[in-house]
Amino acid sequence: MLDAKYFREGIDDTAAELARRGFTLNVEVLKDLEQQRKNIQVRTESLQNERNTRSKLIGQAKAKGEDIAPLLAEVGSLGDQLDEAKQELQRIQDELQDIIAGIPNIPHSDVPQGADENDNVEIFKYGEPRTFSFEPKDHVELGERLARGLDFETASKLTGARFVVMRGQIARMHRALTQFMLDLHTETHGYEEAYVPYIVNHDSLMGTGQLPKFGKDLFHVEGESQDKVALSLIPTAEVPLTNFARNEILDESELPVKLTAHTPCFRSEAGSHGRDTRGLIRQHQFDKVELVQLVKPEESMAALEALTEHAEKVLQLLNLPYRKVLLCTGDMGFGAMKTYDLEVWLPAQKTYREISSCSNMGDFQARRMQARFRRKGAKKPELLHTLNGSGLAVGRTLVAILENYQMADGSIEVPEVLRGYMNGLEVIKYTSQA
RNA sequence: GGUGAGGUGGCCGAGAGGCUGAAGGCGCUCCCCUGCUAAGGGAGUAUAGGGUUUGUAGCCCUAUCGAGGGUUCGAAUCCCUCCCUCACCGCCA
Repeated sequence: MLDAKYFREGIDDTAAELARRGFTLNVEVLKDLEQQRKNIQVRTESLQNERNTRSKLIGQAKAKGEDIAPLLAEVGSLGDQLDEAKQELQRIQDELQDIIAGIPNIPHSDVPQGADENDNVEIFKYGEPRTFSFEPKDHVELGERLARGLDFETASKLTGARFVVMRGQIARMHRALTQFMLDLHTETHGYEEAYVPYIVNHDSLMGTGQLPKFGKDLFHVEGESQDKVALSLIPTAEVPLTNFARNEILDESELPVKLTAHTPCFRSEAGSHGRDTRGLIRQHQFDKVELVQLVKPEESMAALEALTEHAEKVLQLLNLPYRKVLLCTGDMGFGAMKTYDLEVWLPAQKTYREISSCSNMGDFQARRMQARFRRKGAKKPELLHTLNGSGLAVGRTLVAILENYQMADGSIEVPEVLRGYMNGLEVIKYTSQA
């Protein structure tokens, strides 16, 4: 959500900046609504003022034992007028709110102009894609052959498409990856580990921006009884972690807050039916280790660089070739002002695929959440800046390891940094039987 | 799931239809006083929105006592629904 005042006063500038990311702001409608809002709000508040004043007089008169009947008569139609004005104000504010809640963040000036992923800018490539002396297999084939380490058929029997069952050493490697990532971020990058709910309420989703616009991407669960507000499965740990700060005023000395959590993520993947149907790349349920930072505004751009490097470190330690990409205006998420994607090399596809997305959301989420801090000695609280990034998507990391560390016979070498988490295992040996 | 008690400012805690944005205390900030690791006196101390304004100053207005509705000229106080907390019982990991 954008700052209402700035937004009003600089609406034409704002429209121009939003146009950079391909969003058209209906300036005329907004200006008109805004004018109406102003008029009616002033009228409503002055009516309220009058009512309050008169009610007070009635109270005083009554206390003195005077006759209040004439005063009551004077108040007469005030109530009706007030009700009417209030309803009108509510209607306009709702209408404005609907529009404003649907406006994306303004891209940072660093962000290149562009329409879609083709206009993203590669920052650098890290590592050399390995050359194979045999035709590399993709992770599905590798996983299925490894004693049904990846079992999509069983998952589809249990649940449906886009789920997976992992077994044996593959399942263990998946677990090892999360342990490795969490240890790295807590022990060397200074994040506090958190365990969080996997189901969140409406307000939390509003706060981070999944609602109201992107409810169709979520799985919703029934509330415990009749018309309780619906709850939703988290699409990312960003939602619970960032919402720690919702409706809070933190002390400057508590900043920066750096949080990490390992959670499953649930996405309905509405609108992507044909895409990546094979394998682990696009699942309804996947695990992720998330990084979240809450920082002072002047520190957020530097924090984005640091956070992204924290995610990169995982890839580097796993010796996986990747490239770092600066997203263009057209490819960024709704609430982001600047985003880096990390894309890992997948030999079977001979391409780089997204494995992490790190964003500085500026004060966009903080404003929705009223997540603030107070500087030492300052009176007014200020909005925080929020950042988040994947460090990393665990399932996709597993894919990358299977494909990059595969051997000619279908065995998988275990990356060195993971061996300590796998009882020293060096190779997951190919075996045909379960 | 059952029964009971509650949700008030940074914290504790009054208030039970009118002058209460909210007594009192604690904490915090500033000032004064004080020659002994302390005490005393005074002032201040919520957030959001809007208006005014060159102004993130000031002034004015509105809203907020868990949330949302309702009754009333007027609601922290009365009524309804919901959420949450605590206690005991039942159940369960």
